[in-house]
Amino acid sequence: MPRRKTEPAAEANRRTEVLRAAARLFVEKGFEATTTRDIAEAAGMRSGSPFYHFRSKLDLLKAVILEGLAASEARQQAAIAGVDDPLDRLHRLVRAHLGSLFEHDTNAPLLIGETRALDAAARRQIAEAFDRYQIPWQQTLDALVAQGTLTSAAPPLRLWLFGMLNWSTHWYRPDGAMTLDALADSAVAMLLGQAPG
Amino acid sequence: MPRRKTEPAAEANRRTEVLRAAARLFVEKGFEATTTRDIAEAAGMRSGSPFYHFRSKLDLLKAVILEGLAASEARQQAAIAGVDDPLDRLHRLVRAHLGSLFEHDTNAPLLIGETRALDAAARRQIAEAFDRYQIPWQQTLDALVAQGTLTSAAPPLRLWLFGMLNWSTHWYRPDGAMTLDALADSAVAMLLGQAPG
DNA sequence: CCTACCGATCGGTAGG
DNA sequence: CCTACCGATCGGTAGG
Repeated sequence: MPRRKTEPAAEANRRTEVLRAAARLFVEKGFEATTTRDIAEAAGMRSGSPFYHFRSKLDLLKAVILEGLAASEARQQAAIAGVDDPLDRLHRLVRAHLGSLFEHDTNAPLLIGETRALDAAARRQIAEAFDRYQIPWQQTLDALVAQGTLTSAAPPLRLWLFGMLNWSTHWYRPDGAMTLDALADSAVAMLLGQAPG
Repeated sequence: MPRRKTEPAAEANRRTEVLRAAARLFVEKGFEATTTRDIAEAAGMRSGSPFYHFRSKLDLLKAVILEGLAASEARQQAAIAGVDDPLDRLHRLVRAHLGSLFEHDTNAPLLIGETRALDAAARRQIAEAFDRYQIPWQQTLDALVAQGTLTSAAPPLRLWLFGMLNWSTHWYRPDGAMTLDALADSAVAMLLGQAPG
């Protein structure tokens, strides 16, 4: 077997570095305002090198979103594994989602707005991935209706929840007085209507 | 008194046309992806002409957001004038906000994400305007606590509400089965926790 | 993954 | 508000 110039593992690492740099910059400055040169520099490469790993800037955006979302799904599954109580599950789903938003490893939800730039096929693929991500949410909301904690779990409820959490990136500061746990508590209280008792 | 080449009223109209074209394009394609040439064309002008009305593309963005927000405030005031019942007021505030989002005349909230591009002074000015816009919301939420309809109206509650409404631009389609009135009803039900009775 | 480079486009301006 | 234009930057590529 012929030796390769670069080890496959090392090559994968470099790809991941480009991906992570792109994710951070897309979130900070937006997709259009980020240049492929910014990304190359942040990954410690020359300006043309990102194109060795990704066909185009759009391909890079698509990968950032889909792979970020896959990481969020993994975090979500780990958070609810073996948890049966619906209210407990809801709380863990909310906390896991806020973790994905603010704990930096996976920030796919922050980039939903940037999918504008992608073609219809890529947008559809991303929309489907987000739908799958929300399946456990809908199941949990349905369970809360079944036990009488909520009156209705029609689909808009899930979307209201998803939206209020995602929008928190515009006002919540992780380094402020409110912890992520407290933020999750607040969000759940909002959903339950803070009914006395 | 010397005659002017162009009437002041006509000149103001042209400025408004540029502003409206820019607002629509910024929302559709995003600030960075919209070129000043796109805006000029949409306003029926040559490529350099928008700069007769606005110093720079950034100035145009700032004006779109601040003037759009002023229009939203006017709509809000008209919606709640003379309405005292807190729940009725809340419902009208929500409906007015959804109207500003989807009924196309004023779309400032959609552009919050684009303020990244502006300098700190402009961002602060816009943030203050959004704070003022939400004052009636906080007052109404406090009144709902006073009458026992809500348990707490700590500031995050207002921000959750603002966020869930704004995020609806990512999923709600005005031409679908759900009317804007039904959407407002759903949002209010979400806030109140759909408590039975 | 780097060097060297290209064609296209962009925000903005001078002068009328 | 138009004409004509500029300097800078950008995504992407050939060839190694």
